[in-house]
Amino acid sequence: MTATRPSHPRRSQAERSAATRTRVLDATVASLLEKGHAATTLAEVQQRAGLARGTLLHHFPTRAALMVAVVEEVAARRLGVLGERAGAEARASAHERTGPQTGPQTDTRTDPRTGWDAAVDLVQADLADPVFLAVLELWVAARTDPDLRSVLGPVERRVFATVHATVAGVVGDEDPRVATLVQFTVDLLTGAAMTRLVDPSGSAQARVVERWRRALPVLLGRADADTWL
Amino acid sequence: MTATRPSHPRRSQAERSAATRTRVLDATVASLLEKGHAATTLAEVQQRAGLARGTLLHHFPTRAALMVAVVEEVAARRLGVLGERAGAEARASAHERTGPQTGPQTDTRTDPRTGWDAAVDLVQADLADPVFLAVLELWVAARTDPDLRSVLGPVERRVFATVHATVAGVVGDEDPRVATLVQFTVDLLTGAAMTRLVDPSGSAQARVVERWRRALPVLLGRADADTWL
DNA sequence: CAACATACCGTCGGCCTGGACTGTTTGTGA
DNA sequence: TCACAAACAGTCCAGGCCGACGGTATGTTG
Repeated sequence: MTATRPSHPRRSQAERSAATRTRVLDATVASLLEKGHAATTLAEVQQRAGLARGTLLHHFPTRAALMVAVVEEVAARRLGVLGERAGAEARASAHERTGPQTGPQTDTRTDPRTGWDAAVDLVQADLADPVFLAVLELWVAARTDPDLRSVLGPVERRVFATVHATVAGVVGDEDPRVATLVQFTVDLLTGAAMTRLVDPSGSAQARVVERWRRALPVLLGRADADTWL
Repeated sequence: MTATRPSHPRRSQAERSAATRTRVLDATVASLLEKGHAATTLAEVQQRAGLARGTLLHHFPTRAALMVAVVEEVAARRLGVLGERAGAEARASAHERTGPQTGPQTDTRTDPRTGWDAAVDLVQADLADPVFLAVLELWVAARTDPDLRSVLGPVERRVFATVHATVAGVVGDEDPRVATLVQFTVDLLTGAAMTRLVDPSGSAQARVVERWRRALPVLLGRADADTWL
């Protein structure tokens, strides 16, 4: 049988289906970013994905189903990227500074580079990613949309838990203060990220993050309260 | 002429106009809270305000104009309440604890009550107010709505500046670390407030705020890093 | 090869939205 | 007292949205 003819790369149904599915989800996230949740209509998504209307509703029978799928997809991506970055960080710290791969802005002259620096980078990288804005759209929409709400609650709780566990793994969790400090860091950077909605330049945001990075050792008792500013 | 007949409390045009205007704005904020920005239609607002359709469009010729007015109105209210609370706090601290008026949850047994406790209360009261959720709707909507964006940017910058100045006034601004710590507090509590979108109970939120309250003295050098948790 | 299942496509109707329009009542100035 | 302005009210229309439906092409199974 001429099943696997290389000249004609006829994909199987499963492959085709998965491909268009991801195309739809990518298009939806992009629309969420550019147009927001309310303006992310089926027509908009269909046009971006380059599909026909019926195709869209074949994969996702309703708009709500599409949004639910986006929530799960985005959460999975975020956690995947997070784990990837954490793994890279773990390998880098295992090699104990073989080379300045990540290269933060300024050479940290006092301390080589604590696990907390990596932790802050980890959280900040997640929140600075444009996809966070898409997540924000979904959060706010979920507040008044029961369908979204019912699925977004559990998903985001899992995300939070995984983020905490991952970050705690980077800094080491023997200290009882770690959990609270991770929470501080996540909340503080989240709040700072909100500033981007009002001030898109993000200059104030960067300054706050940098100062928080220097304040953390004080709360751990590794630095004096007079030195962090 | 029967102009000022007390039995018929006929309000002047200016009074009537102002009254319906605030009714419309109140109804819009309420709808923003319950239904969100996208579902806050003219019909919804009209129905809540108990007015005819034409009346609404007489005061606010377009939906965008209505939202702009809401942005300014809500900002003014927030700042008004903030100043009021700050004034009450200043008077209370001037009387130097004549009575436990505000009465926070637990008796702060170590320290009587620092200015920072009041500052945290001030920020937290603002963010815990339901109207913050309405503001959040407008923030997120403004990200993809140029009309809203152009007016919300300057307004919120003014709000930020006023909040910082007010809070700094409560704690005293001789210490150079005050500005940064106020920023930390605002951002941290803002991020914690975001958690309510996912976990409406807000239990985690309260815990974080309480711990931040105890962490602040450490960053000011007034407490040891081992004592705050 | 035949029959079926599934991916893909285009069109239609019902619904709701925002804004324009005309008409009515009430206050104010000449 | 009269004339004008402004608050208030009801109706209409174009446009966009979602979801249902019937139809076609492609892959899979017996």
